[in-house]
Amino acid sequence: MKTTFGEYIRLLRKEKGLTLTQLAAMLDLDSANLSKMENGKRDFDEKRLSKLAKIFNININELRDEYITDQLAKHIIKTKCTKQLLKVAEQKAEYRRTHHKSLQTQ
Amino acid sequence: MKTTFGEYIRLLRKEKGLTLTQLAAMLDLDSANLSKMENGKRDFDEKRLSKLAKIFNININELRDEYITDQLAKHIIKTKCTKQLLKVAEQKAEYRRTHHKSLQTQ
DNA sequence: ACTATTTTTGTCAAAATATGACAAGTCCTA
DNA sequence: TAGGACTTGTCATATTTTGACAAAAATAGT
Repeated sequence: MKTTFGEYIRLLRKEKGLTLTQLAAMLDLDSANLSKMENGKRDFDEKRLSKLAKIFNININELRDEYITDQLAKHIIKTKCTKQLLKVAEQKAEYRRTHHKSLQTQ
Repeated sequence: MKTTFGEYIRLLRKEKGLTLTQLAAMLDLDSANLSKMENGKRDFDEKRLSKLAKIFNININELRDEYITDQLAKHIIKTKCTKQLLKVAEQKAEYRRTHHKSLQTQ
């Protein structure tokens, strides 16, 4: 999956022959905002992932994976993080996880 | 570097024998808030990175690398992103970079 | 070309979140 | 036990995100 999460939603929507307005209604969302989400101008809201999974009969975990990798990719691009630095970040994350620092309040 | 960015600052500060109050003043910051930052209870503000670099005579790019890998590590932990998914995210980022999607408004 | 429908864009108030500031607390250490 | 160093809690303000609506632009059907 190389598309953005927004493009992915659009793909699913078109496959099912739904309009923005129709899908937006199912997601309890304004169609204008769903349009922005599909076009990457706004974030899709994580809290609507399960609804989305049900509508398109997709495994929620796979959908969530699509979502978090999309978010992370955005973060990587925004910070101009190189592969090498990404490795460092990964190491830091792993280190902190095993040292239970992930439970810190923040 | 396996420590958090906050712990890193604390390390630098101690090395130089500065108190929270002293360093906070140099950074134009409340000492209580700097304490929270060192303890990972608040984010260090990116806009103060260059000041920090000057104070401790550190290369700004290296410091920034420390910072963004810390931020990314936090993101990885928060989303429970596995190594495998991190690879996917990396691929997505690379794909979008080469396709100039990084310039999208968002 | 005309009309209806779909999609996009812009804007704005309200909700959510982050930041700066200060008070009061604890913890050292002499 | 006094003083300095550090931590914690709170709150008003600032910033960012979200939901909503209007209106413009694009698309399709006739």
